Amino acid sequence: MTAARTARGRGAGRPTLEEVAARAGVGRGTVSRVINGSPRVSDETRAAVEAAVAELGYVPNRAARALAANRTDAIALVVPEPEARFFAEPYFSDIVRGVGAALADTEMQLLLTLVGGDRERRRLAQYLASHRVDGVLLVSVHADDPLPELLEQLGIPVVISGRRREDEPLASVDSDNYEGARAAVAHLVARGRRSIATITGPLDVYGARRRLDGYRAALAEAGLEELTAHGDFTEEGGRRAMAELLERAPHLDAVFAASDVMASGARQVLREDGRRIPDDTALVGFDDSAIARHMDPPLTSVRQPIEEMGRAMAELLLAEITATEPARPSLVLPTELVVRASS
Amino acid sequence: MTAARTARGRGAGRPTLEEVAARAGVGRGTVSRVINGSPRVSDETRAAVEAAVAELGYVPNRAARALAANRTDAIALVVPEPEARFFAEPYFSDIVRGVGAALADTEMQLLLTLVGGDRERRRLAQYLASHRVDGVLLVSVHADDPLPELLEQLGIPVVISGRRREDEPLASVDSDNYEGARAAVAHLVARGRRSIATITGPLDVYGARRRLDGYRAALAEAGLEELTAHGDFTEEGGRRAMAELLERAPHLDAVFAASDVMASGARQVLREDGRRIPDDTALVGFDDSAIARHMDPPLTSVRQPIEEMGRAMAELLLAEITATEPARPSLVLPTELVVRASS
DNA sequence: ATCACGGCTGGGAGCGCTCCCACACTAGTA
DNA sequence: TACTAGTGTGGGAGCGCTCCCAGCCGTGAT
Repeated sequence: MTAARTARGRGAGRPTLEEVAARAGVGRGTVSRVINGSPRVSDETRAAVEAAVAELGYVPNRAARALAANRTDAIALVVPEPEARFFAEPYFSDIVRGVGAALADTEMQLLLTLVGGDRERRRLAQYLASHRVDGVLLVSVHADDPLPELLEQLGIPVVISGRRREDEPLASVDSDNYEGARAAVAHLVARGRRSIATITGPLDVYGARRRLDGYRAALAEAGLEELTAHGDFTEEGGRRAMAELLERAPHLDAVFAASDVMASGARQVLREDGRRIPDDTALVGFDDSAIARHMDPPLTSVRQPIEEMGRAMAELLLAEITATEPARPSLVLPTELVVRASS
Repeated sequence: MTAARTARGRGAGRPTLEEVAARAGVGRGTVSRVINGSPRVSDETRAAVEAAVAELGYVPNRAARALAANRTDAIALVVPEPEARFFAEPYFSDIVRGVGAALADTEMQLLLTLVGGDRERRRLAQYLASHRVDGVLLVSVHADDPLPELLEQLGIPVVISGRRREDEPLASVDSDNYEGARAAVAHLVARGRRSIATITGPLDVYGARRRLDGYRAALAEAGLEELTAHGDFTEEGGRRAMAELLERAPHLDAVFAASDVMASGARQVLREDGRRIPDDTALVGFDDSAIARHMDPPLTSVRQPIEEMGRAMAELLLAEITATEPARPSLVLPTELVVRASS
């Protein structure tokens, strides 16, 4: 009468290592070796254990393993809440999908950690340390964020999305904002546009600055003059910047907005001004979001390989976790110009 | 020389219960009682323990707790991968945000589980059982999905998003698809439209059927005749259905699409046919997604309180986990008509 | 003064693993 | 023949908690 095993309740009736060992007629250590793929087991023993595992439907208890081995086989994806709202679409779900794909063939599980206000942010490092996750994926990190360095000091492997500056010291995955912007503007040049303006993102964000650099490089190549207005990645910001540009340079014949959302704002102002897109003014965005695809006319935009970035982040993190020597590579993934009717 | 404590490495140097007990001059059991908020501790002892906890920066080790208490303080959010791609926007991130908000003041942590193909889906129940999560949140469950019942049998609390049928046996959170559709069509009637068509979703999805029911109810109230074409929640499906409707009933003056994406497809066909929106044909969607906000003209749409649904799901699950008696309530949250220029 | 009965408390046992040491046993070397 | 080295294996110890039982003390009833 194994009452404890047959009783109702969570985890009830699940076989343990010990039971597998008894069934296979071997010791606990041997089963553990088989489960963990140690080579120091004879083929017959291995087969016997594997049969017992299959018969009993044994699955290791993660908590016990975590406690004994001092590793959790879990990584945390930390998403700062206020920013999440911004690029929730499609950024977030794509990152998650990429991370999930990279983890699919792994024992690693994904912990989602939404960080709200400053108070929670301050507790976060301790929180992560207590949960003893094996590594942390950090998205949307600000240039002055102390969190990455804090985690470093705690000895927790970290990978961040988007570099914070040129010489990012931490492992990071970024998209080629510079080249994406350059290609977009070169495309406008190739279409015969000669007065090409840009609406920038907030320039304290490294990626936004790189997009501006790319814009400038393309103009320099073509020997054209730059025309810049500052936005903040919001639709209203795009509207304001576009209005300012029309005031300053009514002759402009193309606009490169550093985000689709800003492009959408710009489009409204262009329409209100009676300008046809692309006939009078060509428009190009950045992100290749749902907005771009459904805009009227559909918006030419720079696609970032977000899902691949998520995948790469996870792979980098897994490498960092298993590695003895920290490597901290900075990966930059190529962007792709998706040409649609707006240019 | 507590070498083990001061050594580098994950989890190194973190104080244990025992150390807190020693510092506070009490026993292990007492510290555990304080940590877990047991009332059977005197005020002085409690204060002493809390001081020791603060001084040492003690945080309980989750793995040890999970092993000893046979609960993980974690719930899993299970997202079927193929479907995820569909309603990734904005559904997924909003659900996550809501769930995160509900869990913020809790010790519960959120495990994200992406399920890919059928093979992985089959392993999922065992997987979840082995991870010994305290509960499972299931989004996008098909009517014939065996997973919910499987989890039930394993004694794992489950909450699903969206009922699979009228008398959903499991705990569920749904939005009021019927009333949302009814309100949208009533709005068109109030605007003086008399020939109102609908583009339905796939009718094996309960929510899509309810939207059709709501459409019919509103028409019946107004004494109007129905005009139905079937879609599949895709843009192309919306286009096809719209073309079919124009063929069958060129005189129609309004269309209620059961999703924004289908409305976007319909809009293209209406434009190609030379019809102005809303002058000739009013258009209403469902979901209030980014597409609706950025459509030209902006699309009137039915907003589902997705974030609140996520929050409600988490709260229901927490209740189910702590409850002794299973309750399995079906919660239906109200929708809201967001009127924009398209109607 | 004696007993019963609560409120607090300490600490043993044990959760299911991994780690590692010790021990067989085999085969090769002197 | 003895000794070494290598392979495979069993099982003790211990990870850091929770659970629970026994024991302490003080109080009020007998």
